[in-house]
Amino acid sequence: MRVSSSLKDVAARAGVSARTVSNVVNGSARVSAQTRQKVQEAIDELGYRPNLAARNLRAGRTGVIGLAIPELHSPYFGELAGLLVDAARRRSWTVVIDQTHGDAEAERRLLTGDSGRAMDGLIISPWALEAQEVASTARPLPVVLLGERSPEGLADRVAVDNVAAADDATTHLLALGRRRIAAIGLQPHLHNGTAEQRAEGYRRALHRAHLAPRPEWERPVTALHRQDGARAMAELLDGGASPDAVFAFTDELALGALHLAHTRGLRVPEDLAIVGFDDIEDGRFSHPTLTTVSPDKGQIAERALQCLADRIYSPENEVPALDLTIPHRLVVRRSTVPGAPAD
Amino acid sequence: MRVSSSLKDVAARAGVSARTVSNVVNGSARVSAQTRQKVQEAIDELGYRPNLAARNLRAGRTGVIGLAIPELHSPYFGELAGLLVDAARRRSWTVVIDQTHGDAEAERRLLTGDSGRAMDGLIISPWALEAQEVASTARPLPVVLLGERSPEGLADRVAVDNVAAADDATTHLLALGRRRIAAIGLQPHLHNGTAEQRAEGYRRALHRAHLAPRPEWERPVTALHRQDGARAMAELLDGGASPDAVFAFTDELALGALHLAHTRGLRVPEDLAIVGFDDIEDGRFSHPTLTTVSPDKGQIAERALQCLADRIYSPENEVPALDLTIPHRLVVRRSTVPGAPAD
DNA sequence: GACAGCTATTGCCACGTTGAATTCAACGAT
DNA sequence: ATCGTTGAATTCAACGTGGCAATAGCTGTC
Repeated sequence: MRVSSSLKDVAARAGVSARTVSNVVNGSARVSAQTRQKVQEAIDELGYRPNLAARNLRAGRTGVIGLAIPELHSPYFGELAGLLVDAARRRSWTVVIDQTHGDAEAERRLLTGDSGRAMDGLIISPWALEAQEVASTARPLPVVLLGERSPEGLADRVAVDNVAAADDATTHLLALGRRRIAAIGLQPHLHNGTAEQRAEGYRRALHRAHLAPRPEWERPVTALHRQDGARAMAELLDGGASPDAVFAFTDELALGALHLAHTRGLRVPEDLAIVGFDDIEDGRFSHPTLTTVSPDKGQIAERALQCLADRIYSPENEVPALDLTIPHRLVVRRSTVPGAPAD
Repeated sequence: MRVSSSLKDVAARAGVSARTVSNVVNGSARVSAQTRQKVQEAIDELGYRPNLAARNLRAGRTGVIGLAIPELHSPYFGELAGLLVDAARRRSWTVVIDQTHGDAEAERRLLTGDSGRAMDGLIISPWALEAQEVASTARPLPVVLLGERSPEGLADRVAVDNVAAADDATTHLLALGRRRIAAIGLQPHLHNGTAEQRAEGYRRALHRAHLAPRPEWERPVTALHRQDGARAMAELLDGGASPDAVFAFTDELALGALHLAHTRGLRVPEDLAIVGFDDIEDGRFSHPTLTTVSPDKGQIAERALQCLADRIYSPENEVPALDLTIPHRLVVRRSTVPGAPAD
């Protein structure tokens, strides 16, 4: 197990100054081919690696960005985190991941930069914090919000148009002739913008079809896992409602609802059509496969990092906060249309 | 956006030396109550946060550990990563995540510590590297291996007993009266210890039941996603084999196989029983629910971190490499037993 | 042959922190 | 009064790097 070697060690070996070694490593100044080769050999022989802590201390940058999401084990955030980690690597950043578990205090702590300048920027998907609070928090570092709306334009934000997407999903069910369409996934106890927007899109589509929203068909959930979807579906059925379709605000909720439909002997989609949201991989292999709203996750990752890069590398041009809308499309599978392509 | 304040700034404000402020922050020496309070006030007023880069440079520790896994978006690794991140936080560590995508070069780069002492230790789940190479790589930092066996005991390793677990799964199928049991998930092109061990357990159980292994029933895969399981299942059926059960080496493969069984009109478990491995959440909500080998993931995370902590904080006691076996259990659901509890 | 105009290289310092050694004051015991 | 002891706070130096300014060497020009 080698101990560290420093610029000074390499310099001594190559017979040059430490500064010249630094120049070779960074390409930051002209170095003759001869010297460069000499230094390179010394570097290889000693197995020298730059000490990042020292570099960061000197340069004031860490090369690390934070990613704060509710839960890594949910498929949507897992997929997104994977894309973000890869996109960050392409930009020579490393990513430290924090899980907030939907805890407001954890989100607040991250936003206020409690972490001691250990990161150059933060990508956060707030869940418990209200948009208002996110906006009003004094932040010591560039922040990009995923999903949640920043009301006063105080932070960059990257998200799909939740209202339009939910409208599309509901409209798809209406076009199939369904009229008793329930929604699963409201979160009235959190002032969660995402859930509110999807509910709004759902109601908008109903309204356009001259259908009155029915409060007993708008089912709240406490969390967004499959079991919450199953529970909401059970409540819906046990409450005497007999919907012919369900729009679940996430695929996980949809898969939970689908599971419960199976246990109750309902045929999907004949008795009950189901649409989800997120296009997680499970939905492509469930039985039946799941119709869903597919956000372009690759683009979410890419744009979020681009925003962060701009703020970090060019803090001087104080661009007003961006609100980037990412495209989405409805992927029709067999949970709504029996003959849909197998995908 | 606040700019940084340093120990020196706090010291000036409190009328003490920088060293005393450091002592207050770290509790590392006796400080009178009066001074402590004065300093604390100055810290609060200035919003001082220790600069981690400087602290790390000085102390030689970063408070960061690396987690290298093939893919974050696979449910198994997503769940495991989530547990590890939380377990690390409990120990005041942060986790940087790297995805290797099963690339040998990426794994090698991480093991050789290319990252410039940016981390104090590494937890890696090698996929492409042979155990032999992992063992022989000179490592500048403590490493814990997940899953893969370290042949010469050159690195700590945390894993379930793959042979026994695969034996359990196969034995379960045998006990149900199945005799034509296929296996999906071999990876002959990688010298992947995990797959080899699960194959070994599968064959061992067959042998004990006096059944000869049939090479055409041992299906290789190139990757471990649902689509690979589906493809392997299709090949199996198209090849004329008519198995009455399948043991898939991961739940994702099992769910892919299940999906394909549905598209071919096979009834599960009546026509085909399926067992997976990993106990990912999807399997609790699939149709039918999935019988699987459930490793204790929480314990994997906890023990891996404990190993790492021991190596990092007590490098002096050169304990020989540990090989920790994590308990597993077979969770029987409806993909093998129709009447299994709904879970 | 002096001098400008280059290029290649160097020394010095500061980034913010902490380990080691040191100073200073107060106190009790001799 | 002196000395040793203890507790509290300070000074000094160093971790490894990169920005800045300075220097050394070298070529070409008048």
